Amino acid sequence: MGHRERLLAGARVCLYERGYTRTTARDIVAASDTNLASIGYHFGSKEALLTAALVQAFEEWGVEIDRVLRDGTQPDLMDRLESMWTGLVESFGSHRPLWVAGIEAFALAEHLPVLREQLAESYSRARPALAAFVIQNGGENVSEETRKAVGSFLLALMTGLTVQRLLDPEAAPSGRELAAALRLIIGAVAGSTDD
Amino acid sequence: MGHRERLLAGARVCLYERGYTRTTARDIVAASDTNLASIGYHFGSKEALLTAALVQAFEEWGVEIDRVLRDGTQPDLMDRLESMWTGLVESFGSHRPLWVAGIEAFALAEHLPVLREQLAESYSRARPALAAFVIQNGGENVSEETRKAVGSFLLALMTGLTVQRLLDPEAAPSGRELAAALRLIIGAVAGSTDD
DNA sequence: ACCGGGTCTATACAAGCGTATACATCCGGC
DNA sequence: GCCGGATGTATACGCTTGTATAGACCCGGT
Repeated sequence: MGHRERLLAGARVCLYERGYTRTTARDIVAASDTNLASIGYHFGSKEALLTAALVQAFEEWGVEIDRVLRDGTQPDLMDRLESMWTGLVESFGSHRPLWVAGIEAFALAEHLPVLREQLAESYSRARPALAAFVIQNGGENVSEETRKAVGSFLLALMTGLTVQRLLDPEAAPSGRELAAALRLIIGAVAGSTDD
Repeated sequence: MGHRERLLAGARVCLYERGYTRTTARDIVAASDTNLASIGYHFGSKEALLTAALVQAFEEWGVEIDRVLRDGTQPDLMDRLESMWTGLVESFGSHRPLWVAGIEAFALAEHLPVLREQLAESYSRARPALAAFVIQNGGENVSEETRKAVGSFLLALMTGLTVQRLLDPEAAPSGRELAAALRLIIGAVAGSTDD
């Protein structure tokens, strides 16, 4: 394995352990068993290396999400949603650094246009995938816009769930609780329009 | 106005313009028309000053959210939700730096326990407020747990919406679209359980 | 055998960082 | 009028940072 790969791997380790902004060039060197100069040689700058590593991490994050989504095969939509949310919570437990890195990436995006485009594109791909989760079949008459909106809705829920898990795992909702909340909201909407 | 206040104000400006991690002690001094030494004198360290400023910013963020929530007075729940989401989108447009700082705070929380507690507490206060938005009256028989879950649900939606706005304002959903998505999901749940 | 491009590495450098020091200034109490 | 604590400030220190440099090494082609 050349130093290029070793650097990328080391950078990802640092990303998970220390976060983007806290990692120094020397941290990466220590984690990858290489040397300072190889960063410049292979990537031009520490920033470029770290961004490449973050993009890699984000792709891995996408794979993880796909994995979670594939588990939801229940015929009943409500059950499917609940198991998806539960799956997310479990994934967050077992792959915490990955999710944390994802959140840090959101903040970094504001000042790193390259990264922002990457993330925006990932989100654009995620929306239809999530929408399909709800509109499984028989939804041919659903407009493209509504489809996108459903994807956005579930995506937002997912991101927000992640943040709550990050800040306070005790207070953050479980998949079951989110499902209960949705059920209550559905009931409340029905009740409200009836009155 | 003493230098203590000037430093806090300057630090907040930097927080909005440059972000937490990119701001240097000298940036704050330049933005507050003070001097390097005053940071140490009044706050002990740059980190302490910046954290204090971030906490202040987050409180302001809470005030902004309250403002948005107070606007939703429609009797119909669906209308109320839609206007709330539209309000959030508008607020994000006019107070973007504030929201961006909020997101950066999430990422920072992972490595700054003090900040994390602060944010976790803000979230804990936000949940009942948001839940009350849905369960306006007649919800006396709703369990405390479900109430919290509804708050978590709406909070997650809000956070996720913010992130999408940050990454890609074009692709991010509008309040109207979110409402449409919820309507579709409600319909789909009904259809699914019927089949 | 040797050339040459690709790769690796020890080291030096300048810039920027946060903070401590030592001194100036202010201002109310006496 | 002056003392003393609180506040403000110029400056320098030690350190860490990212990157550039200059040369060593490896290895297939000729």
